[in-house]
Amino acid sequence: MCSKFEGDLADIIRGSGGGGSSDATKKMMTSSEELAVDPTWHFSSNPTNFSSEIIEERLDGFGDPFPNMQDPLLQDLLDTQISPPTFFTSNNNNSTSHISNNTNNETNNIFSRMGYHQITSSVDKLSVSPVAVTALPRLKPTTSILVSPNDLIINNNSSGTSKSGHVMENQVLQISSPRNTGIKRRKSQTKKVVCIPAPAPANTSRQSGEVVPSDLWAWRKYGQKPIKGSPYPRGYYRCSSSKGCSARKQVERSRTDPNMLVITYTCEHNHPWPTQRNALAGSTRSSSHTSKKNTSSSSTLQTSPSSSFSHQMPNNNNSTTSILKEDEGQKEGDSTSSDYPEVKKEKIMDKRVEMETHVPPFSQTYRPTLLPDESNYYHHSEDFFADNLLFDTYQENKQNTALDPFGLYDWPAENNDSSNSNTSGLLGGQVTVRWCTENSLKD
DNA sequence: CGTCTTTGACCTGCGC
DNA sequence: GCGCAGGTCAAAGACG
Repeated sequence: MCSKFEGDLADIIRGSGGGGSSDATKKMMTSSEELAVDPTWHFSSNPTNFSSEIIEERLDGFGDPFPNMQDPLLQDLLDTQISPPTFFTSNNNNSTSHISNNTNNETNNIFSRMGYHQITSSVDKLSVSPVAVTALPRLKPTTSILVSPNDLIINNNSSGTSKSGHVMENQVLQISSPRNTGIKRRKSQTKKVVCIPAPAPANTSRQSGEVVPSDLWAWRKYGQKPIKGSPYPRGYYRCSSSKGCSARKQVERSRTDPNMLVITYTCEHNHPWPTQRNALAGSTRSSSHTSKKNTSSSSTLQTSPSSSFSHQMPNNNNSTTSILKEDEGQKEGDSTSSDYPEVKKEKIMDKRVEMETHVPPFSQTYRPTLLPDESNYYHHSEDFFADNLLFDTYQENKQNTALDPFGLYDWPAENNDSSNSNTSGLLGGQVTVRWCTENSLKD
């Protein structure tokens, strides 16, 4: 099973980083300062073009676990003349196609919108920037593969080993180390790479803070490192929902598009949904903490992922549906959620309450910015194509059909209910969600 | 008290 | 084997 997933975008990134100019390296520190995020950060209205070239490698029976599932959001996109992304579909035989020529595919699948990539490091550093990936000799089609979120997260149907199999996959792939018990890095590390709109870099004096979009898990930051070739540091988070959980994620900004955040997930959660308490742990604090720290020299606007969750929750009823769907769809990497239906319910209720009562402090400022400039959007798309960036892009939510860009990527939702598309209305505004491979962010 | 972020130091993978 | 770069640890400080 894991053989299918093999590919190493992380290494690509790493390699591409090496290709960074000295300028980039020089900028590292100064740019980190510039990275400080304005509290009124907003999603970029400039979509990234996702290229299907890398990820869209066809794999039989792979990538579209629910081919018949209608993706309401995509349907909306279709309705509004927006080509759905085929980036994550398994129906596209044209590996180089972009959204513009993918409308013929049955891609109305929720997963087609998700930038899940399970990466198993198997390729060494590729000194290639995403720009050149198409011509990358070493980048075999099989090394960068789109992984269906379903395969990745909900892989519990195909065989009796599915459930454990997934966990086992990670276990096998992990290289234990005396120091880092069980969680090891680089090669042989299964990863899921998600690219999402990121808070726009602010030109403040803050150093390296990132407003990390949250998912429903509680993450705790345990490290941050400047990455060579990238002006932006990489933040390291681990799941704080459960002490034994080895789930981790790395968050960093795209080198090419600061408006994009690359989130790399490694390992899977080995526990049910985090409790409300855990999920929100430090969340309120993060906000205040952040604002406070902004005054200090070393401050960064570091909103905890978990805290962001509540911030992202749309203040409408649809959001509830959205989350519920996410929850339903979220099979959780270890499938434990299915083992804890009661817990799950509680979480759902908690989230409902949370969403219905929580007014995002920055939603007001943030919503307007969610409205993508159409012309700008396409312009950027062209730019990306021109730059050979290998990403398909799509504009999501022409009519309040934004999905929860942060929750979905972590647990593929079986969002086949068209009524849910509005959930996505997330913030009631238009959201451009961009999923891309990790290497897109490393130029 | 528990949890968080920050950050320098340390460890380790990997290329040369 | 060496050195670089990435990943993690853990202490310190802060917050609720």
